[in-house]
Amino acid sequence: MDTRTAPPRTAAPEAPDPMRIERLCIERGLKMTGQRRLIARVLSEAVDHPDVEELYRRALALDARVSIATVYRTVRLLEEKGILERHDFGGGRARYEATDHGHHYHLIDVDSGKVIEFADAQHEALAEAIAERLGFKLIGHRLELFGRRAETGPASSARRSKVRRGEDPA
Amino acid sequence: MDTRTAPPRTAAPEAPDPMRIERLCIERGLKMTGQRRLIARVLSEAVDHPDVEELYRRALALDARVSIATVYRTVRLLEEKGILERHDFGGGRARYEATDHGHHYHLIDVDSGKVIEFADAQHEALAEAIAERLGFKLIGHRLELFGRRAETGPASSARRSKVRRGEDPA
DNA sequence: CTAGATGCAAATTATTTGCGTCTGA
DNA sequence: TCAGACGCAAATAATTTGCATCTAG
Repeated sequence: MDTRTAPPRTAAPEAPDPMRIERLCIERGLKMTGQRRLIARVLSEAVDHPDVEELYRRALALDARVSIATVYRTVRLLEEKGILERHDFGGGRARYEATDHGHHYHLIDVDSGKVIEFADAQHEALAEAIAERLGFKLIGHRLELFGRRAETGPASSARRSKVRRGEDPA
Repeated sequence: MDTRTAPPRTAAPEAPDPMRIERLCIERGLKMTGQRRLIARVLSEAVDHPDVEELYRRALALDARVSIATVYRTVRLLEEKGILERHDFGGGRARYEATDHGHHYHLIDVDSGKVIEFADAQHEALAEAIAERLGFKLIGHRLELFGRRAETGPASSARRSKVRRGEDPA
């Protein structure tokens, strides 16, 4: 419902230096305007997979001098530059994540809508092998698992709708 | 690629009985109107992954008494009923495929935009194992490979844009 | 006969863009 | 200085929906 702030809880997969993305932008020779710096910061601080609307909200909270059009433009630019990766976890809106923390995959908890990241060398190799078997050179690939917590109690079908709409309550 | 049925012909991945989908609809107790029958037939005959607009075009060619709104509604209904699977191969539009020919994955040729289907038991098992390792019961998963024909000549960047737009020249 | 299906056009949603103004390098 | 970035509002594009009218069962 409201994923604005990151909970001060444990698990945080990562939450490094708030200037990572800005640095990457500069490396690629991008003109750093106030709003780009702002959006870069929001992205650097994100530990989830926010959509544009959410990025806009977070940016606004820090500095009101941004428009959602700029967020769209920036996110698109950064994707072209390879700094961001766009995902479609269902729900119509594109969701973004910085590419600077390694290749990994996603497991979506169909009950809570949470997105869990994981890496798997074996899969990496298998994808490569399959592509070769089919006569192709692998350029990219994506793997998404949809699962339900094992052992745990009954599934809340109420939350199912959140997943449909693509929220990421993480 | 497809070992299920024994079609008399060679190449075509499959192009079975033009009433498969209609039969499935009836099985699930759907009211069979003229347009549903029509759309079901188009779907039964499709050997690719058409988007709504394309389905609409094919249906129109057979019988002009359909509206695109109905195609949208039908495709959505059949997806809910598990008869169709919706894919997002990039390009903004959703693309559909009947689910009645087994679980398989897709390799998208980034140059031609062609979608190649393949199955892989090893990967199937791996996905299962990964989910378990993370403490989940696997509900579903998807794997998409993006590749470029090996050995073959230089890539046509002109066709690249087709892929971006999600076409399936297959 | 009637619940549900359809067509049409208007409404939504997500995203892009034209254009005059502002600003970082 | 000035190419490129921004804000705003209007434009697209894909998909959904309200409503009056048909139609399968």
